[in-house]
Amino acid sequence: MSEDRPAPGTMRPRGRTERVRAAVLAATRAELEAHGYAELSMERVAEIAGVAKSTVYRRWRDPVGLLVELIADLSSSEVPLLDTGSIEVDLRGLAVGIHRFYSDPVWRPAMLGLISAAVLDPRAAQALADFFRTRNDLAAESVRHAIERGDLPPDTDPVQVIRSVGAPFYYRMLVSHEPIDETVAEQAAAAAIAAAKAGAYPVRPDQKG
Amino acid sequence: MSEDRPAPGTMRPRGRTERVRAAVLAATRAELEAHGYAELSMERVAEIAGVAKSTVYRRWRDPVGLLVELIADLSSSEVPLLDTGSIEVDLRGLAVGIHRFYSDPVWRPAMLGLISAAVLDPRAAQALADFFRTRNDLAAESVRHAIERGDLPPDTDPVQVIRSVGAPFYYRMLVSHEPIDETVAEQAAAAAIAAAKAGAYPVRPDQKG
DNA sequence: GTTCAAAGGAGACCTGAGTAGCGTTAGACT
DNA sequence: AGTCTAACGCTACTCAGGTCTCCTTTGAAC
Repeated sequence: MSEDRPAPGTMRPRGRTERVRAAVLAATRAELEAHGYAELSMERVAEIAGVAKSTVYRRWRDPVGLLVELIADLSSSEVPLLDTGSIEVDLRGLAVGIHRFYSDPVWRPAMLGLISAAVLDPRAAQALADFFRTRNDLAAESVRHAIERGDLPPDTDPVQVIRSVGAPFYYRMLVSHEPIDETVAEQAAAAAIAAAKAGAYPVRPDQKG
Repeated sequence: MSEDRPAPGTMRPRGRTERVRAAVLAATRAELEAHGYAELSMERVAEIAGVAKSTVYRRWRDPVGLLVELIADLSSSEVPLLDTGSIEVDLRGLAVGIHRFYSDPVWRPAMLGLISAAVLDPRAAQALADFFRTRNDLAAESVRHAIERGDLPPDTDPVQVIRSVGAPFYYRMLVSHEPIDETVAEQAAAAAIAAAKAGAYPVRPDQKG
């Protein structure tokens, strides 16, 4: 029950430990790219990384642990954020960026695998919650500017607008299993803007103040 | 490789076979309600249903097979569809219905489990695709009527409007893991209507004619 | 009511992901 | 340079999920 962390100041984040980490995460990416999340086995990752499987189990516990660290590493970078002065351009760019992200042979299985696992695994759910809170807050910046410019109603919830750009992609990928193309991205951005301009994303009372 | 189906006209969908089916599906529902999808084991379902585990494995293969049949049975009923003459009322009702559906202690784990599994399992993906194609087409009827009444632009894609009502729920449940309440339902409906009225859901060129 | 095989029951068996225990290596600190 | 121990490597072992086999029951057809 107690903290099983070693005595403070005695961790070893460098040298071999770091090399192992890098090798394992690289192997994870390689496996995701080659065979997808379905065949992401701890044993195989260990083999490709050239480390003992007990090491992989100790540090990452299961494939979800690998995905969590992979996504945490991602955090920023990837899916670039725009802030051009035109909310239309910014959101369309965001939508296209999401589409590109999910066309990537590593990130697609990584993220979908994490989402799938998160239905049952609280660690995965937490990793996703953290990731999207951070991401969406960053992306919301251009919406805030649009509000300041008067391009969107003053009471608009910026994060809500961002969410509504992403939602259609996940609906199609995860739920209805319908194909995605650039047109979906265009419509996602267009719908978000139209709804936002109509004042459909007001800041909720409990979020105010 | 050949069809392993028995000689046609010699199946036995009644009597014991049907009793076993009913018992297993009932046990599945009971287990989902009691322990969620995480602990939906074939062995336990067999035990509760009072049948041999080999039987459950033979007919349903794995927990996904159980969910697929459960959802296929659902098909209609549940989540009632409105067609009141007011698109606002209809879509708000739909959103509230979705919220209710995912508050149900059986349907929530069943559907989320199926969605989770569908990331890797083609059977689950197919079951979801079928389910939502059917459902969304039925739900789109009230949108078609709204278009006929002139309440929405004539070029609106009805199914697209329906999708956009559901999408926010799945985004929050699966992706960002943010809570859902009645306000989310209200906003989902309001945003869909606003975007639709603004003409943001046009029928796509490749769908026409 | 007899025949026949589809479907179910029972239990032994298999299998590989995950664990446990212990020896070895090599950063961190002095 | 020497000490200490976190972290890694190795391998035997466990065990629950899933399979296989053979026997029994029972619905369907005549």
